Amino acid sequence: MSYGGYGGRGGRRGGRRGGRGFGRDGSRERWDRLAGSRGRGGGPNRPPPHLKGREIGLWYAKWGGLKRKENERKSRAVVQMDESREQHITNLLNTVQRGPTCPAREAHPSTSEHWRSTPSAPVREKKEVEESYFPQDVLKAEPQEEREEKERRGKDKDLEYLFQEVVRENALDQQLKRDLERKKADSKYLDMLKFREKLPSFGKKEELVELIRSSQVLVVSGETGCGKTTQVTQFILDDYIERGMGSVCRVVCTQPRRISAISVAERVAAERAESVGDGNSCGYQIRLQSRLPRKQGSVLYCTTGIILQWLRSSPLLSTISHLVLDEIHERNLHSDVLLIIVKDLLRVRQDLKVILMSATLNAEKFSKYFNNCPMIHIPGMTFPVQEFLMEDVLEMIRYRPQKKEQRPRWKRGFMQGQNSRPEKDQKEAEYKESWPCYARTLRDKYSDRTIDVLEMMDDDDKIDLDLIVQLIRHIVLSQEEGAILVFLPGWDNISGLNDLLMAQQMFKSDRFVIIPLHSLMPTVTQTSVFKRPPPGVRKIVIATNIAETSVTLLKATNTLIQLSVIRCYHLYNGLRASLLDAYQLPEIMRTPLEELCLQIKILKLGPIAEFLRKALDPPTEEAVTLAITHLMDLNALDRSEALTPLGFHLARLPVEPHIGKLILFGALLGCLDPVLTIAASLSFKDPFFIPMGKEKMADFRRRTLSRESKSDHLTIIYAFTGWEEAKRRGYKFEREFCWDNFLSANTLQMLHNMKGQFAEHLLGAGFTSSKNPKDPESNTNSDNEKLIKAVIVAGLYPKVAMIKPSGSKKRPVRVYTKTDGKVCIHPKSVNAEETQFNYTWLIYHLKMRTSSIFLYDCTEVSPFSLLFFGGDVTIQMDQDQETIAVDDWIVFQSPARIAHLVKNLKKELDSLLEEKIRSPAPVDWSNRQSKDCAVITAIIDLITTQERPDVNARNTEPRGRRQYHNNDDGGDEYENCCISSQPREKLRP
DNA sequence: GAGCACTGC
Repeated sequence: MSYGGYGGRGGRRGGRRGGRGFGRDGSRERWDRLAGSRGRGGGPNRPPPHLKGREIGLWYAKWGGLKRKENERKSRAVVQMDESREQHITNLLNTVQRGPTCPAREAHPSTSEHWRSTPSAPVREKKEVEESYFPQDVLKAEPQEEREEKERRGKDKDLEYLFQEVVRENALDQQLKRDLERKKADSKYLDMLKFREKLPSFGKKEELVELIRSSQVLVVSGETGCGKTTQVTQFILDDYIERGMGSVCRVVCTQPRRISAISVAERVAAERAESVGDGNSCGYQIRLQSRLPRKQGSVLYCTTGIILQWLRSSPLLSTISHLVLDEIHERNLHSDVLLIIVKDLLRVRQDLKVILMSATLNAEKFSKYFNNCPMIHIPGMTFPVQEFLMEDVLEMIRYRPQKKEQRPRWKRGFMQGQNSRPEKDQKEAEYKESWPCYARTLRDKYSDRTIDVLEMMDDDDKIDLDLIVQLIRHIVLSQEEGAILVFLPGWDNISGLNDLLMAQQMFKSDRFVIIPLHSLMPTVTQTSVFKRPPPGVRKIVIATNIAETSVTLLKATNTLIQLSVIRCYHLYNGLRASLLDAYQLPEIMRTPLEELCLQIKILKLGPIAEFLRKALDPPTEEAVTLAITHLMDLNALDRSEALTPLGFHLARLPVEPHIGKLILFGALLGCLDPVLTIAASLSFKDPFFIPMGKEKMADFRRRTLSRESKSDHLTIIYAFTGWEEAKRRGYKFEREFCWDNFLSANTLQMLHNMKGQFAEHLLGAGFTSSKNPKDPESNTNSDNEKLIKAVIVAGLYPKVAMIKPSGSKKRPVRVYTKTDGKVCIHPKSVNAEETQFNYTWLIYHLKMRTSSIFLYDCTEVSPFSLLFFGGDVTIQMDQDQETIAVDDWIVFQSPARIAHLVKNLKKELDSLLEEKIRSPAPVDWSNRQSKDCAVITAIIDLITTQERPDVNARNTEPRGRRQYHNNDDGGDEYENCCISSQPREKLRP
């Protein structure tokens, strides 16, 4: 086979002679050819004479479109296969299609149709999808389902606290009471009590307990530091114990972050003079990590996600007496979802007490949501903060911005229109309207000069780093001591300010430590940020909001030290401040909803749209419809919105659906370990640093690491395996490898842990037979990079972009997607500067709009991988050209004979994969006679051996690729491919 | 040729 892809190896595309890449010559050649054919056909190549002005422009635009189309048609890649393959696949299809192995096919002639419309797999699951939200008989007896689940997962550590028989025991009640009494004489407990008594919440103890007793739902508001998180749970527990009913008290308190669940639990345990967990009165549980308290008469702190997980096994949370939802003002996705569920749950579980804890500002909103339930406010301990606005800063330092080259006004307006969204424009209009009035109010307090500068600076949306330097100088010269923390929105601002400061003699001296802080910079892991500098040395931290949480921690640890007043300088004016949203838009309104929709289905919470409409701030109908459609396209939901077998598994994996699909296909196609590396990286972050001032070097190292794979995803695999290898050799080598390649060992370790979690899920679901990602059984094909790329297509499709030649020498390629038109490959990608691709299609995961639309990660993929692992395949004629297309958009030239062969083989693959997902089992690679193995092997063969556009293009033999087995790549291509899918033990050593 | 940051099962 051969491809006429640009930059490929020769090929069948007519008219192509010599030269590689998208050279200018090549494009002129095509242009001439087109012009020629037009001439012969008598078609117009000049606009008709009667057209005028604008019409001529339109005519050219239309003509340009036709020309481009024709160009595209002619340069389509060719899908072919050599005779021996063709014969082999024909035979194979004849065998398998006649064989009795797949009864499903008789009933459903079209496999892809079948794949979509079959009822959901585990029958148990489907049965209940349409059932009512909460079964009617729940109060009478524990549902059968729940009991079964309990038995099945009895040993599951995640559900240990949840599934607990709760019966009131007199003896236990008395014992708990005695224990508490005894504690009140314990000196450690008393010391802690002294501290607790100073907390504002402590003064409200009686009132709180009374309100909780008398109402089903209560909103507790108060700022950080008032002690509500640590005290309220204890008040509830101690009240029960003192009233002699401790055995029925089980308080669960949710936290938005893992770290806070642990630290709060530790704090509470310490206040009770106990250790955390160990069957004591207070414990915690987060994903895959817990220290559980005793079963009765206890408090458990957990992440919100844990409760959502529990709801799958116990929809009523029947063993929980008090549910405390903390920090709900943050409006996290999980807490908003839990609010909807809890609101419905309260109707069924009238014995359940719910306490909602929020910051003061929007407490009322939550009360309203819960039918105006009672509220209680706890006054806070606040730090004295002196705030300054931009006008104060300008007045203070008498700043005058340097004259800058002004972009013409029309150009600015034009650019704004390109990049901003309507709601933003509206805000801006609102601001402009209020400005004159605001400016007038300033006249009394500020000089004319300040007001002028204020207006002038506001016109420019760029951040004025000079102003910040001036302000820092001012602070340094006028204030005795104290660290300075500067928050800036982006990498380039941080880098820029750092450069500006370092350019000044004053800041170069050892009286200053300047620490730039950004998640992409290696400084993040350094402790210098938290260390107190030596006396006389001033610390200046320039950070993104990465430091916000850390600041909270710093504040918390410094409460005992006599702090001088914290000063805060806002570099925006008072009008802007008043228009800023007090709280950010709730996550549920700004985030893709696919994953949430799957959760709703697996929790059986009814029709998706109906459920989400009940939210405190519901997402838009469009967002919901979009997510549902997307899930249907992914075959995760069927047309009636029920979970398909695939959807069922995707819902259980702790990643978004595309990544979940990637993971499943990695397992099914025997390349688990590398695919899990990609999955972990895409769902967390890639492990690459970009140190300041070494951007070019970092790019270079990444490209070296990519080994010409034209793939960011494979680059991550190479980085990861390189790290593993180095780590095996010892700490020194690990450090060296990370340093040389600008890698974060912390991130790599996290990816490693995540891979373990994914592997456990796969084992639990039955797709693999080991929880070790490197299990040889699941990695028979892990050395096959082409197959890995195909698996990436299977996971990420339809996120596909097309590569086209641009005709320009500076940027020889352009990239387009179906919905956005022209997009850019992000400069961090190894493909950013690539000019010679083997194929004309890219698969990507993250696409974001910043200054343009960027593809942040991408992999070059071959036609066969798109045909077998992309969308629906159609065969059609395009004028005189026989084509095969994926979802009508990705079109290749292919003789009808071959196209039908491919389409039929894909059908077989679909039915096979569907079967595998319906009843998960590790693929038996040792039985080559089986239909499964034969079909998959044939496809792997096509992907591996029939798509090699340029053997010489890859002259670097990847290192570390032999970690699974040591097969020698000798012999003829076809044999070679069969070897790659053989079981391990049959391979030559 | 550019990059706000997180959180969770």
